[in-house]
Amino acid sequence: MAGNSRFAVSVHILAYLAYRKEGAVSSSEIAASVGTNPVVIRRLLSALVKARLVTAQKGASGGFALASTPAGIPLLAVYRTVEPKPDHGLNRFAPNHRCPVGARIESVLQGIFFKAQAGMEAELARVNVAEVERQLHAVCARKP
Amino acid sequence: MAGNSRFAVSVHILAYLAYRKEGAVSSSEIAASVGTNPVVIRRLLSALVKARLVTAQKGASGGFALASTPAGIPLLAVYRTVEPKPDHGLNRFAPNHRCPVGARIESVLQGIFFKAQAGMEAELARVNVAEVERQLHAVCARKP
DNA sequence: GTTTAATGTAACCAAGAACGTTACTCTTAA
DNA sequence: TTAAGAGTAACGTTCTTGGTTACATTAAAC
Repeated sequence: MAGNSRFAVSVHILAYLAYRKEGAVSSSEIAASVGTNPVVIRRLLSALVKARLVTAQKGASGGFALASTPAGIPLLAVYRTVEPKPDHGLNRFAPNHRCPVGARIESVLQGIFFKAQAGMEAELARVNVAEVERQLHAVCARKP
Repeated sequence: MAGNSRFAVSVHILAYLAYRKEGAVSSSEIAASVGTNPVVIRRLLSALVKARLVTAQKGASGGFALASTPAGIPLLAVYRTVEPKPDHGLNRFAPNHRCPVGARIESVLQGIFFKAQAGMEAELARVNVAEVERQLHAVCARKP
């Protein structure tokens, strides 16, 4: 994952839209739940709309809504939409190609990072927004 | 993973120590292979020594060496040693607890992140430094 | 013993990323 | 026609990262 909160906030947004089922929800209302600025919410929603996970309605009484049922939105799609491509630090890594190790380590690391990333994404593929909603209720039951 | 290159550089270091089998290797020699400053190398090695993955020899003709066979060093141990605890952005995330979603989303996200992290770490547990060394030679064969 | 080469670490700096914020334009329901 | 809201650019602050200098400590070699 990464050092930002984009994915966490995006899942919160989608869970909130699922919770508020009916109608268009404004970025201000979502921002109040997330505890941040409406512009931050709109920035993320801009990406989620482009990825067709959410629909937007401009103008007065406009707002956002899920583009499909909660069960139709896997968290992996959310992750890939809002998270920048993970490079695992390989961008700031420029080994000496005149050294036998330095010349070849990058492609080895790429293979390792690819598998690690795939292992993580496989778990995100197993969860969708409906499951998040279900877990929210389960937490609720544990904190009566 | 994260936005830094600590894990990538650490694997490079260990691969280099495995490649240079005999004797103590100085941080300057490693830095020349990695393409960075010796202090950066020593900072990472300081953590790897504390984790008992590497041994250090102070004084003239001192340096570093693997603490065990390359096969005895899984990359997961390296990852856990040099990488700060991944929080997946949950530190900068302070939802409104007066909202039913905001009050419960954090614990749901923690569960999701834990599984995603475990999926990634499971892949890192399958690789050790000996395997990295083997793959370095395989890359060599492909680039004769 | 003295010298020399090395680790160990603190301190500082520059570059970049992340996020909040302000300030707009554009759109549309009422 | 107005008011509410999306869309987006621009900017500042804070934090992280990695490079760099500097210096104390250690130990082999002579």
